[in-house]
Amino acid sequence: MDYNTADIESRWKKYWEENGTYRVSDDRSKPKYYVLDMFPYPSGAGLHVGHPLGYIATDIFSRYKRQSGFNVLHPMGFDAFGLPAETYAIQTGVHPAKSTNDNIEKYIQQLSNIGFNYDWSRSVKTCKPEYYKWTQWIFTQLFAHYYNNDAEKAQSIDSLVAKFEEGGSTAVNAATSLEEDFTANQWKAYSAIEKAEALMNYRLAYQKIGYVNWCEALGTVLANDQIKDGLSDRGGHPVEKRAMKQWALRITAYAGRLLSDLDSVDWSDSLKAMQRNWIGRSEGAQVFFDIENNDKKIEVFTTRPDTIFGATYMVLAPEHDWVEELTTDAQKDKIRDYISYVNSRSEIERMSEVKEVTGEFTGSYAINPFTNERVPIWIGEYVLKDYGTGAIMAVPSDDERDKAFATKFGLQIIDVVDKSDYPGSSLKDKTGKMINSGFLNGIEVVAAITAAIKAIEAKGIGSGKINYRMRDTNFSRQRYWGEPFPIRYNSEGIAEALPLERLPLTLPDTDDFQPAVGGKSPLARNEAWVNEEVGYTRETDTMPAVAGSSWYFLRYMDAGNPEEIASKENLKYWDSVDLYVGGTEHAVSHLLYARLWHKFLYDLEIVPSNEPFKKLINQGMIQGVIEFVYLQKEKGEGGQNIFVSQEIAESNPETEYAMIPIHIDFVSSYGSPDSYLDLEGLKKFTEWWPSYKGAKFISADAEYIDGGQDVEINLVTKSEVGKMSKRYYNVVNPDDMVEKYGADCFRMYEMFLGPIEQSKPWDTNGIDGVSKFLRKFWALFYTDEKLIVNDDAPKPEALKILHQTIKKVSDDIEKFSFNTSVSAFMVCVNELRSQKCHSRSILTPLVQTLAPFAPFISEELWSKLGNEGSVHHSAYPKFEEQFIKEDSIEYPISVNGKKRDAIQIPSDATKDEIEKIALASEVIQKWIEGKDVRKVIVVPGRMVNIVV
RNA sequence: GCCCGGGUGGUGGAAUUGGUAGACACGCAGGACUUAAAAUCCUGUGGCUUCGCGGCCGUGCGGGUUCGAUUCCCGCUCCGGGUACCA
Repeated sequence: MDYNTADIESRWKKYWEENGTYRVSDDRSKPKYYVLDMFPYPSGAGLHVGHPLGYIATDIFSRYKRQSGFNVLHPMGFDAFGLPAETYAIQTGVHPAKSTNDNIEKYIQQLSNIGFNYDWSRSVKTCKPEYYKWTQWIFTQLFAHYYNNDAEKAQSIDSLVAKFEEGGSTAVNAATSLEEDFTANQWKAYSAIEKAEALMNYRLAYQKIGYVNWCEALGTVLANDQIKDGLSDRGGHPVEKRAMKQWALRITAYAGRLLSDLDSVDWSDSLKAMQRNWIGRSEGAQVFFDIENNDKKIEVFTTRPDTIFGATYMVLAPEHDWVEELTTDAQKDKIRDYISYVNSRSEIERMSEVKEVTGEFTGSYAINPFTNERVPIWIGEYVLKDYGTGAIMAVPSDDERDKAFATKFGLQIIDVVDKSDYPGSSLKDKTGKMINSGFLNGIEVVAAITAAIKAIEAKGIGSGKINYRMRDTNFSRQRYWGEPFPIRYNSEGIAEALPLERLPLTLPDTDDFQPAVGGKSPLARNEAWVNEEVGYTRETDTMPAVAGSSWYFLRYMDAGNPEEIASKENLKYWDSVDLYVGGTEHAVSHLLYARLWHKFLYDLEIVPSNEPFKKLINQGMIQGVIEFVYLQKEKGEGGQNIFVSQEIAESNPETEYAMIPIHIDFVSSYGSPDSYLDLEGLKKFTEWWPSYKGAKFISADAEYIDGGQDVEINLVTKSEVGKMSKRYYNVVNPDDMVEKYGADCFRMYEMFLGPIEQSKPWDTNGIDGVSKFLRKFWALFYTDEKLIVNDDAPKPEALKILHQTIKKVSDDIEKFSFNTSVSAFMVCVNELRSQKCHSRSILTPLVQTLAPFAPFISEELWSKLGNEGSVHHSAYPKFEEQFIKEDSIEYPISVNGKKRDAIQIPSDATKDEIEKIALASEVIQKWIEGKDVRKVIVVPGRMVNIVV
């Protein structure tokens, strides 16, 4: 029988489907294991070979766990709401629901070709009303809760109202955006609208008017993490600041827990670092500065309260609320000019020209509480409205930016830290002794910080404070293709959440997807939908894509449940994700939101665990190779296109060239520095791109005119590593790989490429090695159509290599090191071939061991060995001890660190015995003859070193 | 600037975390089979040196600890990722 991959794959795919082989039961008698992939956004382009990398790894892992006796949940779903489908709808008129569904079908097809063991009956699509019903419900719960800082958890708004009635806003220590406190009596006197507004400052999902990142081209607002270098992450459109009323999530309430609980999860250091960085905790103090001739006090945050004696001026952000009030008549014009200058600058300009110092004096003064000196109040771009309090005390002697500012505007500088004891330390280092600082003089910086905070608290002008960089995130999008907010406004304009029985609030069907100008969602134009409920109007914004992906992993636990997110029993049994695999591009937004939602649901006692993902592995990206040819910009006679070899283009810097990406299939040894187009390649190229017919190609030693006489020519192309994308003609489709080499080969090759975590360009060149391996493996069972497996007793050498392989592979799987396990299989098969071993008792466990990696060939051979059904027994229990122990081990023997020989020592020998055998052996005697043995170092199982 | 990674043959990458560096694979070279090619199989393949046995050098660079360092420590350097007027 031949090794025919297409035949084997189609039969076994059918078998799995008919027998529900990968159906997952909620069988609570078995230990559970939850393996999760980050679900994809189903784009129209389909999968390329980079996408399945992580999926293959999790598939191997979950098959391994299942074979080892675990009840494994390994689901797949689709992140189906999002901008691309809507953009596509605007361009083509195809409803996003339709294009999304078509894409999903295509994805499922492609995924099942690779032989994944997903239980599709548990699949989720975030755009389905049955799913987003619960996304909306969680939102209503966020709306109905606030964060109690004392209890360190979310509590109901009703309980908050009770506290207000008792003691006003000061009776509660909560995460809030409330600016002015109120008493119980004031609360009671509030109108319904005033109460609603006050409560809005506490809700975990709340509305606020704030500066948002508006992208006119996309017709929506963007979160900070959707903006790169002042341009939208998607599409690269300009983004401007705009004041709008938007929904937001009070993620800052959870900042402390999101930070400290990172210690309890098994994620990579770099990923944790990215989250820590994003949360951005800094310790310091808040201090209030009196303003001359004004009752207000300017609040600042500083990490260096010790330097307060050197605070010689203050700076407010240009957008600070008090700028107008603090500006004196004499300065009015200048301040107005400055603010209009700031507003005229785009985000990109503000970010790229950070070195330029700008600012303006308001004319007002504050009082330094320690020196009692008048300090001028300035405004300046370098102070950000969104960080800290939007105002700083400037200490030009100890902060580089303050120093640059003070130097430019001639402001006073007082040295407060003597760093002479710490040569080479920078201003940022918290080192040195305090000087010119009254009671702090002579104290080291670190101690001075504590002392200063104490003094500040004693004076009643501030307190120690922890500040976070992270902001509350904007949660509104003015788009069609997202979850509608389950919110309605009553006749007074007060927002109310829809109760569960009114959910899901479904998207109206429409063919109008045009983004609105002026910040209104397309839904707002649908008046029938907006006013459907008598006496109410509906919220017309929709949620961002991150909403649906913040809790999808819970839905897999009980995907069809119409009554709850998932049943209590299932939530308890499946608990949380044991292993999560996905790319770093979600390091911040998705993973932070998912943790936030999970912690919130934990507070509500809906989920039993505090963190959603116990272990997380970031798979690297598989990149593409981009091949360029150089097209001379100046055309030849009669408009002839002229292409030149790379070395010609590079040695003629005065000539201008365009770099044309070219289909990688035409290029010989693509991806290497000396990739080239030969004559055949050039012909294919002009055929495929007819507008270059008749072009002239010039290499270092030859010229060829398309359509003319054949000449031997190698036109060197330029290779780069970059994205796999249609526009670079370098997309490698997994379907093609599966068709050509088989799914097993494709799977094993992707694993063989290198560590999962590493990014690397796709290179098909090595795939033959894996293909050969699989054929060799097959050849252990079949020669010339004949099954050659025998029932001979296994030889000890065969047992040894088998059990070494089982041990190596299972250790490697646990370590998520699949490239080395593939190698181990290769070693094993090579060894069994040279031993001519066809023993059933060796091959049976070997098939079981290979099954997670190459399920199709394993299923086929498993049944050919006479077994029923799918591979199900475990080959993974550790047999190796009983076989390997009986053997002797070859010990290398070194003298003074130099390897001299090797001898056989029984593997169960003790350290002393090893030493005796080594010293007594003849081969070693000749090296140590006549010398004193000073020391013998024995590493059991490894080596012996003799020092003479 | 700051925070994470990383630097090993022609290439992708191993090395049980201090114990024979280069497993496995690609590529390359030689050979077998073949009329020939493909496929397959065998042999070799870090560098220098030697007819050969062997010897010397070798994990980005410079030092250190150790009987022994790709691994640990100190100082550089280059590459990749993240992030930034963050007070």
